[in-house]
Amino acid sequence: MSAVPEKPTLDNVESKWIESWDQNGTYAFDRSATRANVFAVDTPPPTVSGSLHMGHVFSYTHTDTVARFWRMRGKSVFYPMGWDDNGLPTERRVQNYFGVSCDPSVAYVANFQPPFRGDPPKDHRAVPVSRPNFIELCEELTAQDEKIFEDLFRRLGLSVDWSLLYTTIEDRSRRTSQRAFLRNLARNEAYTQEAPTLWDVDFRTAVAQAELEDRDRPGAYHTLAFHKSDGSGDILIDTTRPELLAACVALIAHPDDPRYQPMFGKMVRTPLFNVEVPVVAHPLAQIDKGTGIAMCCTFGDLTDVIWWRELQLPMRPIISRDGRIVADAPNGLTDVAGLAHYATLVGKSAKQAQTAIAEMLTTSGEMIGATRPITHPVKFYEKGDRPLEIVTSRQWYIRNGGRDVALRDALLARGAGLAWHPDHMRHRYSNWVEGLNGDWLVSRQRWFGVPVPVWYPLDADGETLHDSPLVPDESRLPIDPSTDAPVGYTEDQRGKPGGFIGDPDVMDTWATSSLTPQIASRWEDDNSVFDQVFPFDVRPQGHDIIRTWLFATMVRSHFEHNSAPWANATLSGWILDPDRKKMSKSKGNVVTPLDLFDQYGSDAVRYWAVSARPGVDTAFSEDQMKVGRKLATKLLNVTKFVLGFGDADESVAPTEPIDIAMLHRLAGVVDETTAAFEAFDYARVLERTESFFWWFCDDYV
RNA sequence: GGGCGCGUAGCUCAGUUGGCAGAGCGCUACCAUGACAUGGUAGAGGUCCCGGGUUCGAGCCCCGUCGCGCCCACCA
Repeated sequence: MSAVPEKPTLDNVESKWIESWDQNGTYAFDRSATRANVFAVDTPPPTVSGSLHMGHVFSYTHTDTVARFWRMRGKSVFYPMGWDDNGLPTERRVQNYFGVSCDPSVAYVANFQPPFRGDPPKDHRAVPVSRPNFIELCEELTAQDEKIFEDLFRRLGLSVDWSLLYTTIEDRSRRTSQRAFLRNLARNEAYTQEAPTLWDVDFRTAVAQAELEDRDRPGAYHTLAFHKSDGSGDILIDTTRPELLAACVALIAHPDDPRYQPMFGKMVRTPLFNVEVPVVAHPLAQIDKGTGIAMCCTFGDLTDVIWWRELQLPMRPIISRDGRIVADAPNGLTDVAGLAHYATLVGKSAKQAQTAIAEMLTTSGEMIGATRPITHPVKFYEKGDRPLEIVTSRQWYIRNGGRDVALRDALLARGAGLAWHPDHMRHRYSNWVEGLNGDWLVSRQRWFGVPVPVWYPLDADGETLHDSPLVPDESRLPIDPSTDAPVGYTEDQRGKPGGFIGDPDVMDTWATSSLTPQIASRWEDDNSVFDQVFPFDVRPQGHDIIRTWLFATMVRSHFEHNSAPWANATLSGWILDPDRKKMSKSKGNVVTPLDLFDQYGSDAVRYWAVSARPGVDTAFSEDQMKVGRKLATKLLNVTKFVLGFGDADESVAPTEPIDIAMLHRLAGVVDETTAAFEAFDYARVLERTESFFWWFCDDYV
């Protein structure tokens, strides 16, 4: 029994096994297995924009225990890893790390050296670099980060087949992403449209409904006097955004509101700008809010968009894509004094413009009384710092049921057909799908992402023909329309009348990560793998991204394969700090996983992770890790003691009642834990096994 | 406003067709040489949030209240 250590110790056990697993291909996926004998995991690719934290350690351990279980059951386990390195988080990290910013108008510099590698001083002004240089820096930094990620996950002991590793920016992922998009386009599941969309003025990109969050912000009601055109007096409206006054296109009240019914169809003049706008009725106006009549601007909020569309109001945008008041006064503003007022606002941010216009309104006597401070929810991009504006722009959309009841019902049925663990998470999905108010906006005005793979012809006048995009053959993918030319054109026709231009946008990160099953399984690149694993057995992920990642993956699979992408979804909980608050970097209470591995050992950290029931938010507890370490030591010691009796004669059936009783009890534990693992309840498995182990040590041994 | 989860020992939590209230940590006392002191033995500690109902019997099922948390909607 050379396996019995002389002095039981946990020292070096991790490095020894990491090396052994790697050399022996212990976790290599068996390419000869049939689908029936495969267990496939759609592993979440962590975002490469910083570091892995305890939340990753926690949830990835859960999945690993399930993967190991199925491997023990004889399945060939398809357990890939991926790095989600395309997209905004990486861009932001690259800007902060190297002290640069992307400027597509700058020329490429070979062998460019960034001003800093880590921690630029606070007063450093970002150096503008070309898009290709910026992407090189993205690739350099993500490669560094990914090495650190891989080391950490290996140290944690994940039984991943590292030969299946993918990144979401690599050629194969871009090819998969573009292929899926082109097929959506060919089937009319993707379309382009010029429309008002929510817009982040700092990132200067459109954002999707799924990426919004509300934040409570201080605001103030300003009461403004509009003047009836027939000279019979004023109408007072309350607004929190007086800076949009020049963008006002109508006043709107509820059709049943007797106070304003006499005014419907009549005209009023705006304060300061003296622009004539109609008073109209619409049921979305709330009788009990403010003065009961609202000003509709293009655009202050999503209700304005609805009013503008349904009441066919004119467009008078005054907010530019960088969030400042545009230079050109809107249509209809012709009054000399009004133009003078407008000129003082040009170039100001929304906030500055609000202050300025409030002063002007006070001076003109058209603001009634003092402002009344309120706190109200304002829409933000979840990664953004300033409120979203609404600007009109051309964007790409993928249908998701937000504007189509039949499709929505089909996607609801897909969700209902999934096995959710824990089961109540299914409500998050149906709740979200039922509340969709538009299609999925997938284009982003950014750089480090998968390009929208189309070009547009230019007519004889150089106008872009958006409705007849030129698409590449799938065999050419991946392409970059900003450097590749469409078939039938040459590069020197780019931007010329009668020539072509490339679509300038990239796709949202989710538009690529929604294809992780297809990427990991080499869909269309090697369909023998795809056929072996699809639909996958399980998608493990956080419950906070049901509306994004899970739903988007469902949409793509529904369209492409007429199938759900997996049979099960497991949703992990959050790690809470001991004060029951969600752990966050800003609170400075994040513990690094490596420190804990060093202090307690990977197994002890895994023990803590597995003690939490599926889907339950769990307190971070070093005490549990101490317990785990003691348990591991005890396991070694009892093993040494038992094996010290020498080899058992396996041909002899046990006859002692105490042995038979122990084996009987063990068989019961095996049955129960098998059932628990089949239901993804690793925590029950641990509890039952540990409980048996203590009984085994205390009473049997 | 709509949806979901949670509330059990000081702490973190189990409690699986309703059947003697549990574990770990912490606390108290004792135990020192042959698997294990990273351990062992013993012990204290409970209004199972509250109110009502069903039942022979409720931590568990039903109705309601309160508290905590999350998701969505609400932006004049």
